[in-house]
Amino acid sequence: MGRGKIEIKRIENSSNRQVTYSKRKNGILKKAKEISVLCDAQVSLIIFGASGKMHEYISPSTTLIDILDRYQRASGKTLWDAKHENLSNEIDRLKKENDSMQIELRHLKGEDITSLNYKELMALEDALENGLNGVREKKVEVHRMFKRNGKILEEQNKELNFLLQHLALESVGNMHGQWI
Amino acid sequence: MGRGKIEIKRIENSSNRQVTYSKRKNGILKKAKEISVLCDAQVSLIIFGASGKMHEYISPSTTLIDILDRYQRASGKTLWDAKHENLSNEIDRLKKENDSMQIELRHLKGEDITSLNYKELMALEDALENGLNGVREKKVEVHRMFKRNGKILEEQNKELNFLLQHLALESVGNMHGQWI
DNA sequence: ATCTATTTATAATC
DNA sequence: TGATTATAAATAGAT
Repeated sequence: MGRGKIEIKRIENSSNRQVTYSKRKNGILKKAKEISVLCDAQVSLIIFGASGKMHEYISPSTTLIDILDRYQRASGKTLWDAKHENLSNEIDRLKKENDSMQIELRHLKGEDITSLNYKELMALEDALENGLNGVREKKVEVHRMFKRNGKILEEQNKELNFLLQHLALESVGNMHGQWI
Repeated sequence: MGRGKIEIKRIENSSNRQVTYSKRKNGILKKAKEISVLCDAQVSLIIFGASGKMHEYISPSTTLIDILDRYQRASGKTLWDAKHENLSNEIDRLKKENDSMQIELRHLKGEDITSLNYKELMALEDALENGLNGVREKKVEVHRMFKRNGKILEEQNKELNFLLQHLALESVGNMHGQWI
């Protein structure tokens, strides 16, 4: 229904695709409203375009939750439980990740290493030596920077003292002139 | 779009309404498929007619659950109840725990320590030294045990060799008696 | 965005 | 119901 007929397959030209999306999105939203009003059907329409922006229509006579409840009853699929399962899986995954990091941390702290074999101990020793070297280098660097900053402050201090002395002398000179 | 124009308001004649519903339901389902394919949009369309029968279309590239997840994020509305919130909280907690362990691990490996101050570096150094000491002690212990086990095996070996020699001699003695 | 030639959807009819 | 057809509506491509 346009100047030319188009095949129903992904529109490769992205700006055409975007334009068509916008037009058809409006079209289908309108259709959803119409069937809902004309035939008092309960409709839930949710669309995500490629840009990620969402558009929706839910019949005014109902709510999305209501529709989803009916959906579950009608289809036998369970939405909440499935969601539950996803979250539980995520939790399991995170817990496993947590545990293995926990163990690695303990090993690096020299704890729970009874079960390690010689080779593993060597690897651990290497890792610790590497870490220690890194930290010591950084420490030296920070210390050096600290000392340098100290020197600068010392010099500034000297300078300020010098200035202060001068001002004090000037002040005293003035006081003599003015008050004595 | 038909022989006559109709107003968009409830069709009072129930059989007309039913016919129109059937036609338009097919129409909108087709439209949903088309926009999904043409513009790679993610669409969820659920329709309940007055008869209570359900019809649905979900883009093949996704699932209803996925769409509803995105719906919640996009709309800020929450569809799942407190249970899921608890699970989400648990996930957040675990993620935070994960992150801080991640950081600690990196620090112990001498990574990302630029932001640490001198005192923190000292503490880190201590921890690493402790760990290293523990690991080295264990290493020595394992080595010692290994050597001791080696010695035991060596002794067992000697004993076995001795026994074997004896048996061989006996055997030779028998052979003489029996065959020569 | 707006316009319009076409295609598509569908209301009325059979 | 299902098929037909005249017409309204949607929209592809152009501006």
